[in-house]
Amino acid sequence: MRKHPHPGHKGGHMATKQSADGTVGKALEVLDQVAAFGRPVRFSELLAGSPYPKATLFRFLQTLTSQGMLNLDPDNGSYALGMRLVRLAHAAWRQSSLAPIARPFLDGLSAEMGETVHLAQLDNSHVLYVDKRNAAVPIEMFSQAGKVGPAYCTGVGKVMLAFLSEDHLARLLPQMSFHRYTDKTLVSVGALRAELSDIRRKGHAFDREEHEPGIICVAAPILSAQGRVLGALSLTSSTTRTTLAALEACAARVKSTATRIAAEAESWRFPEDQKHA
Amino acid sequence: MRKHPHPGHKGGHMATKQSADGTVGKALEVLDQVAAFGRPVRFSELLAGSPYPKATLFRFLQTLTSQGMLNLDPDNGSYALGMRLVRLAHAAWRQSSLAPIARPFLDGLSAEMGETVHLAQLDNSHVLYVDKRNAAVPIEMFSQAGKVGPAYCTGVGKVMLAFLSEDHLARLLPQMSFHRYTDKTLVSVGALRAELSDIRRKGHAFDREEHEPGIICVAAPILSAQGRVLGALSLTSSTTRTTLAALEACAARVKSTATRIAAEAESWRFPEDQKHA
DNA sequence: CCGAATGGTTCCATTATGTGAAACTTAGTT
DNA sequence: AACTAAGTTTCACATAATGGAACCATTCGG
Repeated sequence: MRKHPHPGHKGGHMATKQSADGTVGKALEVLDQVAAFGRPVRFSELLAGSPYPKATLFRFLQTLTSQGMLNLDPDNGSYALGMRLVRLAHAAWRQSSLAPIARPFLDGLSAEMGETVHLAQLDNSHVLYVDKRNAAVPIEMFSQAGKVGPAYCTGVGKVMLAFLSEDHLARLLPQMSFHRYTDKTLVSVGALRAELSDIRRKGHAFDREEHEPGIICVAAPILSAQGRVLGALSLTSSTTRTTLAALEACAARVKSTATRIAAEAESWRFPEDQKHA
Repeated sequence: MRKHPHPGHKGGHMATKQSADGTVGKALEVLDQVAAFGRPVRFSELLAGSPYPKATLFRFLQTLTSQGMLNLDPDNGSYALGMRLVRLAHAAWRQSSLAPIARPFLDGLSAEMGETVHLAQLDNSHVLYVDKRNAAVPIEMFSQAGKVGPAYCTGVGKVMLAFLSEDHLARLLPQMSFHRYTDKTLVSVGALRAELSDIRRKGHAFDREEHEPGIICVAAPILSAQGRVLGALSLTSSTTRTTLAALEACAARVKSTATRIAAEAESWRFPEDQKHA
């Protein structure tokens, strides 16, 4: 009868996301939880790491499953991310990412340079790779696109940060947790800021083995006409194959490709008198 | 104020999706709406085609945006599907689809046969292609994976339907709207059922130009140890290159590949202690 | 330059919806 | 059969979603 009105979520735990918005937010959080396991997961496993009580979590799972966002394997009652997500992501990729537009440019750049090319966009304070051309291997599918990485220690990440508004950047920085991937990784806001203003001046960024030893790249931003960051492009190689100086020589080429992608994107964003019915 | 009692279960009126479950369901429906446009879309456009009043739709969009499921372009206030979907789909693809497991098998089959190979899974009453190997042209990306198609007139679709439980099939059939894509398309439940039982007996299905003229295929089901349908595999070609009889000769090969994928999947479904990535 | 229309955002009283402790129903073990 | 762990359902209750209407902000038309 007496109720201890003490939901007390909100406080959450440590790494737990702050789920500001209501029921929908909570449900989506559950999706992330399932994703985090990286494999089909049972009710009780989720329950263990969930801030919600049994019944509530159960209802979320039920709803999400019925919606096709999750898939319940009836044999061994385990939940996995549903195919509806793949369908939606397909649409997302086509309509909202630069990838479809940029594709021919990536092909060209990769072929010309004989190196790996990445196309990335900013997803909160992380970098999300939306496409990739690998010099050697033809192509991979979802396995590659959709991958996320840190923004502060990758070429594409830093170059996008550099061209963000101070406002936006200030909002993102505190969300980052700096991890020293290599001894070259910049692990302080101060060092990062210094690097960013340098990047802004030059118009391109390097990754000097800051994320993975031996891996270096040059990256250029893809900016809208209004100067907003749409994404970034990078040419990646390894220290065994080339040097930073050699990569710098390619910077102009990367930048011009980025600019052309931006122009192409711009025209697509205002199909002007699209005049539907 | 009168209410409409009887959500029943599914009104099943027109083509409108049945949004049975509560707030979360409605919000997800909005995602579909945005996806349906195939391009960034403005508030008012969505409002026009939405059953919800202004304020409600607005709140949904706000929530979804804040959650990263949608992306609001601040320049021209238009909404597009967000990158979080791509991230989630990446995880979905890896953890829940057969694609990562099946990949080497597809490579092998495609190379050996020199034909196009599709891997599909069932998504409600539609077929969802989760991977593809094209013999000639290298490959396309999301453009292919994530695509949906009709179940009743494709090889993969029919073969999956054939091996569903009567129960499950009975639930799916009424959801289908039969469209005569070609003059070979089966457009009645009766004809389809007859075909399905034939398929079940033979263990493989043909697409006899039922979806696209000139396109034919053999498909085999990928079944779990318990006999549940996990997906399907097809070898596709055109009437200009081969015949149904010739394809039938490949059926055994397709079936054995499907079986091996199933076996591999089976072992993956109980990964024991899978350390994080 | 003003007044109306369009497009988007906020308020807030009302109630439908989501919540979660606890009871219950399997399935699995000893 | 008796116990336990995992999963499902119930139900009184309060939170959180709802939507009509008012409110801004631009653009348009005269």
